[in-house]
Amino acid sequence: MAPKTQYKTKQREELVKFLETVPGQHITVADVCEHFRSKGNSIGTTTVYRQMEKLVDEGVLNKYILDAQAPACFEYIDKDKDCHEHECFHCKCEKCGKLIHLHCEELAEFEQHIMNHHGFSINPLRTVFYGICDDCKVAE
Amino acid sequence: MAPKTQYKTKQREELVKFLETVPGQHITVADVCEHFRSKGNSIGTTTVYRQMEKLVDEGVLNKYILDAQAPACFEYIDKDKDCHEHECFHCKCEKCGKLIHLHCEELAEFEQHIMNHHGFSINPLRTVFYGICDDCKVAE
DNA sequence: TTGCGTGCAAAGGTTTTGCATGGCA
DNA sequence: TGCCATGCAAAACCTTTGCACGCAA
Repeated sequence: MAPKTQYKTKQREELVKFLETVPGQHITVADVCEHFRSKGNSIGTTTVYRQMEKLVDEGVLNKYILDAQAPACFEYIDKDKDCHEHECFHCKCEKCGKLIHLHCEELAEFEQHIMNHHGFSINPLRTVFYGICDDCKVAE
Repeated sequence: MAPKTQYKTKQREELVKFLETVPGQHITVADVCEHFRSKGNSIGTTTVYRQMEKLVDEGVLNKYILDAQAPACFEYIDKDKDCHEHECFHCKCEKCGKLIHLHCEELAEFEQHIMNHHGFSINPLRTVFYGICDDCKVAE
């Protein structure tokens, strides 16, 4: 059961502060732990898992599952820069890791269609379209 | 190292025969094992993992990795069906975890739009739409 | 006979959970 | 004071690997 209020703890503050310094980069839980350990300012692994999960729910982070047996990747989304308007979908290139932001009419229509015909309301914060970008396609 | 020749074993035959009876459905390794166990005709879990992986390489199965700690989903591709696009998209409910798979015209159009106007070819195997399903929405 | 396939047991690694302690409001 | 958060240890989980044996070609 999700708690009603979110406490502002030292660990959470430190974690968010660090994540803000690496927008658009892939970060694993192990990376985060290592970062704080090397600074002599350790945060428990469990805490990192739990806070990162919350941040995903809040739309602050995206979570990428790239492979079954590999650690999950998280990515900080800088909303002030990119997507402060309203709804913004993201495309993530599986090759080069580039993140593309989409703002367009058709996306809103698509979202409506899924809503009306399939009874499902998409969460743009969490949803990421994986695939291959033009640059990488050409490079092949 | 991949072997040069593919042997036709009893286990592989049984496995493929079963998969052919559930085209377009989501099947996990555990599902497969349970099926054969209930028939008193067990196949080793390791063998199922290894054969399924081969079938993915051969293009007989699709493999979907939906969540970090959840088992991978496999899906038999019915080549006899005339739909040229075998792969389907998925919606995953963030509340109840239900998985919906979508086969529909609008999705193909949407995919085309992303391709033509945004230069990005989506990989349906890895892409999951997160959101809230009707049942959970009503329950709120 | 050669080499691939099988399946048990064990390992591997990530993520989750139990529980007592500590901190925020 | 009442929750919520933390973090250690341990569990849970899916998946892979080692190895001896069996079976297809």
